[in-house]
Amino acid sequence: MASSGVRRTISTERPRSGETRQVLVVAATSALRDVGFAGASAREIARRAGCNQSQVFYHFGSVVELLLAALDEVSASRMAAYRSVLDQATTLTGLVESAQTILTEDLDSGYVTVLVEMISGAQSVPGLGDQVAQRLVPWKAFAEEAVKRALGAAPLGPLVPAGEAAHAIVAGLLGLELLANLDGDRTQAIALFGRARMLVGLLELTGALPGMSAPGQP
Amino acid sequence: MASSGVRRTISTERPRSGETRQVLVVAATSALRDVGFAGASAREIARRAGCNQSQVFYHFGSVVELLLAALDEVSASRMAAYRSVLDQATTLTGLVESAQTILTEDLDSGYVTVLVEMISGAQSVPGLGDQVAQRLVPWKAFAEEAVKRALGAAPLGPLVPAGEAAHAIVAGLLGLELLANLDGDRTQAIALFGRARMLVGLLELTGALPGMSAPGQP
DNA sequence: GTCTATACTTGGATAGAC
DNA sequence: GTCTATCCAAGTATAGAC
Repeated sequence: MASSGVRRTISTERPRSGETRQVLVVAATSALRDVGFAGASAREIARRAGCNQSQVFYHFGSVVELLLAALDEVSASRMAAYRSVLDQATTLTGLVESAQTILTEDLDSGYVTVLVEMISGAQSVPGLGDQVAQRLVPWKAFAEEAVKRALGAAPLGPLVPAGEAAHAIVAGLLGLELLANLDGDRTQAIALFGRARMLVGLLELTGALPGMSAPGQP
Repeated sequence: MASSGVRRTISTERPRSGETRQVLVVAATSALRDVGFAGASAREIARRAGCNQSQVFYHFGSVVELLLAALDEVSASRMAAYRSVLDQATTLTGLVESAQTILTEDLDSGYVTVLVEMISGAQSVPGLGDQVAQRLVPWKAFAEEAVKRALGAAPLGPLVPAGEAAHAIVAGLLGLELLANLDGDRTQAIALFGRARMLVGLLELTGALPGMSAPGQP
């Protein structure tokens, strides 16, 4: 051994290094989406991951820790997508269009559901609320930045503080997801995205909304 | 016996008729609010009600049925309050002011949390989603009526279909509650209510919003 | 790292005494 | 109607073999 010079074959050989861990995270995500927080047990998740229930505890210590890891991953992946959209947008209409696309994607994939279930489930587990709240901070900050850039030098910008608007936007999305999941019907949420797009276009025409400010300069 | 002529003393004497049932409903409400759907077990609820766990099944057949009964009661009581506000309002500003008061009340009492927990918890129990969705129908209808009366003959009314607006409002409130419960901080939600009130006042001044239409005539 | 087996806990639900 | 006792299912978590 050790002839090939590849480190991973030397001594700490890991048959499927980190693979199960990752599979469990994916399974946890799908469980949160399909059967909710109350249904996302170690056994349910392991079943979806195709491995034994004990792996949950070996890799994550507890079910809640695994669920938080799933939230982290979804959050990071989605944040990257949104960040990219925001940074590439040059016009407000363009931004809203891109946002609509990515938002619909979220709705279809159930990514926001993961967050919603963790928030509502946090009520049942002492201490979980803080953990989830921490992970929401970057999203609030992101929404605030987006609002600042979108409103930019808008004449009635001061009427709507970015912080408040960001809170409203996050709340609105969570609520839409909640309702969409309830009846498995996303058309109403999607219709609202379209409506927002239309209204923004209209406001832009009237001159109430100027162009966007550049990235990094809210 | 049967001398007094009062029916309830004849034969089917019920020591504390219907009392436990009602206490259980109240306990279920508080459990949903404090420990969420996942924590609202028969034992937890019975503990709060000060009775034995078996009473849940005697009176309601199952935990879920009890939770639905709690949702029904909260829903009916709150609907009456909102209905009264809407019917008594004559000006839009007055309506928004009253709505702010009652909404803050909901936030403080955690009534909306009951709904939020039932919606998110519905993911875990097959068939529960439909039950909860049914109970949401009157609220959507109510919100739609409110929007119609508020926008009334507004010049830009056609730009915002009442159905869509109602959906957005319900979603927004649910989302605000979700966030408020997470960090136990209702100030941001309350600030938004104040902001809405200010904006409506402003729009009324500019003439973009006319007076309200009368009750029953959206 | 992964599995089996197992200990322990909690929860849903029912039977039967009062 | 209410309680005690009890059964059974499901869940968390750990120990130990491979």
